[in-house]
Amino acid sequence: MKAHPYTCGIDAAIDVIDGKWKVLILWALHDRPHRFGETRRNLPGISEKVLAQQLRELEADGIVHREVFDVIPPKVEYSLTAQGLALNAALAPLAAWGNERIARLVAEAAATAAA
Amino acid sequence: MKAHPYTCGIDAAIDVIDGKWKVLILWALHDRPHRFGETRRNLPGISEKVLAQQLRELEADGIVHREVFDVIPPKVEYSLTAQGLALNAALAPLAAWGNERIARLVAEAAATAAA
DNA sequence: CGGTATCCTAAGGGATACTG
DNA sequence: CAGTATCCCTTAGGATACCG
Repeated sequence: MKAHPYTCGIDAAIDVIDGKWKVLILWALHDRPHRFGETRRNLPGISEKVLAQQLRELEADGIVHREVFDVIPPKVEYSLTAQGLALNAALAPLAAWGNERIARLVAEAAATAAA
Repeated sequence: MKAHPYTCGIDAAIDVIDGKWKVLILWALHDRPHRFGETRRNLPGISEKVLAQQLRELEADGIVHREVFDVIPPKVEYSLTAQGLALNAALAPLAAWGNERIARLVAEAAATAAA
């Protein structure tokens, strides 16, 4: 998190979702709590170090809730806070725009291949 | 731009707005065409190199239109394409979320100061 | 005015190994 | 299982200087 004084809302939002995997983590957690290893498996390519790092940052920013169960073997669950859910919802239009873009790119590629 | 196969729409969208200044550039251009130097002045802290770079990328991604006027002294205008305008609109909810977040942070800081 | 061309560094992440 | 601890490397972006 930056030292605060943001120039605008977008700045503040980007600051929170800045990190290669953060929005994917948000999406991975959006429906129910998930355990660490479970989440890791849902994000092919991410390392343990980085997942832990990004989860801590999201937690510090109030986006993710971390719940530790004192059992053996260890169990930790991550879930979205109300703010996290709201953030996820705010990302929906952007996702929709991205999907349209993908469709456009695919269509263009098909047109090029046909030519 | 990545090699395409995106995992989801968010990925594709982030790919486009990835770059420290891109959303700010989008915002700076949203109402009317702007010239290079004008835009630079509207983005305190950005260097000429980086502004040019990010503008080229946005242009390659079909977000920004670049129009060169063959006059002396040189004149170039940058504006948003239809896609760029749509992208900007898609960012609105995220900006709103960010503004709420800023308000929350400010309120918390005030509460802390009062204590 | 509207850019390139260089050079450089800070830091975000990847790979791997180890631990309570 | 759920993490730390290291080490390393790429790369985005800043500073500066020059060009058509």
